[in-house]
Amino acid sequence: MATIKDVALAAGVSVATVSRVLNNTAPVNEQTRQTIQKVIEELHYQPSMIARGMRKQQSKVMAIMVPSYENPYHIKLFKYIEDYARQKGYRLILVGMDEGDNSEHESIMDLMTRNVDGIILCTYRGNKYNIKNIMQLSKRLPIVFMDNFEFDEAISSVVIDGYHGMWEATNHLISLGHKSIAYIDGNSGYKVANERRKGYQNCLKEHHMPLEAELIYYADYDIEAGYSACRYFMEECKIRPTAILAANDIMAVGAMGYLREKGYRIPKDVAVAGFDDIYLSKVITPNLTTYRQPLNIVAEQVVNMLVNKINAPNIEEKQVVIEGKLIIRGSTDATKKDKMFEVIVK
Amino acid sequence: MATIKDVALAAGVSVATVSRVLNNTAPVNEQTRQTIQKVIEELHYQPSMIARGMRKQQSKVMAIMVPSYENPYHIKLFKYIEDYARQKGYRLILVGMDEGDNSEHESIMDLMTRNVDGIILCTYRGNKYNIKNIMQLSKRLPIVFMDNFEFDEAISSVVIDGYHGMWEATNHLISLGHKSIAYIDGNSGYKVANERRKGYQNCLKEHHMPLEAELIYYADYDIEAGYSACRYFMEECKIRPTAILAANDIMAVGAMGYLREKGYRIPKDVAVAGFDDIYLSKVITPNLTTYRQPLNIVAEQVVNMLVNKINAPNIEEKQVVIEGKLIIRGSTDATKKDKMFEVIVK
DNA sequence: GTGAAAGCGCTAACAC
DNA sequence: GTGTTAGCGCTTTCAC
Repeated sequence: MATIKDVALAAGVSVATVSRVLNNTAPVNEQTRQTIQKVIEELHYQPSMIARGMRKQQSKVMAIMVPSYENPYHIKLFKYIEDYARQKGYRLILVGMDEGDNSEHESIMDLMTRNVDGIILCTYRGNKYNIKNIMQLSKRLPIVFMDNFEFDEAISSVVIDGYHGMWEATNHLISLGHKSIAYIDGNSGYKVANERRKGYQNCLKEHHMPLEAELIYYADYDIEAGYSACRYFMEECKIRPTAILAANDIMAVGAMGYLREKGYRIPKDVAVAGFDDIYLSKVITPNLTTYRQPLNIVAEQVVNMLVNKINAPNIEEKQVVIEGKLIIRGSTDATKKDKMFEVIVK
Repeated sequence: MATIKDVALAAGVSVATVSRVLNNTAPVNEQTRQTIQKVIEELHYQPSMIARGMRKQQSKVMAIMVPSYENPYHIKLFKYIEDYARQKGYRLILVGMDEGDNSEHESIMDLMTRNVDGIILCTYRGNKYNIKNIMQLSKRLPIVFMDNFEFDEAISSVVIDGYHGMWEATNHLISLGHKSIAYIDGNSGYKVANERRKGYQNCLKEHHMPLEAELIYYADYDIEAGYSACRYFMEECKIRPTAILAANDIMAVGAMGYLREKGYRIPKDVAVAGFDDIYLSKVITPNLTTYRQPLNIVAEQVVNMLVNKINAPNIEEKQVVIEGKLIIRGSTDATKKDKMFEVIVK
């Protein structure tokens, strides 16, 4: 790789001048500018981001930390955020947290040694001890949370309106005549999980329906957990539900897997709904009713928030709530036909 | 962040000595070593990988470039490779290529400015012009290919034994009595695609069955392409196939989506099989027959190959072929019941 | 066994 | 409008 020195030498100028045309940081004689440009092209010179980052103490890289790579939702989110971040001049790197117990803390430290400018921490699920550590780190490294832990202090974050989503889904199931609706919750203790559950519970209350503790199962957000939750409802639970609502799509998919294996018909015997609208919801049979998030807006908000925090470390921390939309499909409403693509290419 | 200077100062030694204990690069007095260690702990000092990389001209980072984030296969592969790379002391970054036409070339240039030590280029699908460029780059930056383009020259790569996989799958379908088996091919012109197709074709030949050109549809490896291919077979094709074999799982899933929408029963009316064994194959109904790849071995081979190339740039280029295993499920064999998990947690 | 100093590629004062 | 130089945080000669 050619360096700025090579360019300077070949163009017969100093490195400073080359740097100036590179960064447009001071006026340069049009003649010399052109010579330099030409040399740059000829040498295929590309400034080293590493050296630049070292000098400027910033890398123009941000990281997004997700709980696992298993959930397509996080991958899709990554894609959206990556796209938008690139528009803002940032590269994005993806970091999974599904290994050790303390791994997110280590990962953050590692990212710091690599000079990332900021971090998007997605549905953080660590323990209280770790969160203290992370809050501490966030004083030095800008962090924006997505679907965050319940913090004592205000913290920059964007969350999906889980209350609204689950209220809508529950209301939909009630309007279909369901009397006993089970709920596959996420891990308790998290604000996101709580908000979603509250949407479900309050909707029941508003319709004067009983809240059965038995009909809530605390699971761990993955397919297998959804499967187990569903087995619990259908095999161990006293009240047999006719509808199951899950705190995310892949748990709903797990639940549907159980139901199919045991020969239950969906939605006739049991209706199922999820949350996220991952592409899987249009791949399974029947297609899954779910709450769709406007990921383009989410991405924009998250990235802007982080960029602002990078540029003004003491900026006020605020939380943004984004509303989605209930998408009704065959897993709750038998009149809806499966449809893999909205528009069929002729 | 504390720097090496801070440590040296606090420990009353020179930065050189600190560096020595950091890297074990020369004997250091046990006494001073301990003092330095203690200071490091107290200051929570972490050496800057950026500065280190700049000095040593290597980053201990490698990148994996995948055609898109849509295919769960690539994400799973990423996870395996990331794990193994970490064991070898490397960080991995994920780069998607699904944007511009020339984007892979630009991405590689970008990665070079970030000092990545090597690249894993996965199922590269660019045109001949770009491949020339990339081969050129590979002289300066170690690249290992996965499921590669058909090169004129030898090149380090690991490929899955597509010939074997498709031969097995075809043989399986024939043994079930299918007389007309359609094939959803990948883009032609790629060695991987060709090998897989040959497996299918030669198996037919060996069973003295006709090769119908009409029953091969060239598609683009994504769900939608599988859907379209299937529509072509069922609506436009003169010979109506009773089985469809797809060059990867998500095209098979797309095909199944079409069949379900139109009311065909799988496998009774049409049997379907894929290639990859992504988790989706156990989520759809019926579960998909597919060719499973030993991703742990693949990851090990790819990473080792790249590490070797990084350490010895002029090492001999070689190709490794890895064999997988046909997994028979309900999409071809009606006697197999859907089963989301092999082992149910009690 | 240890320190001083050069240098990796770049940017940003500061001088002219 | 341009050049010289210091320095970002580290490793590595080369002295001592």
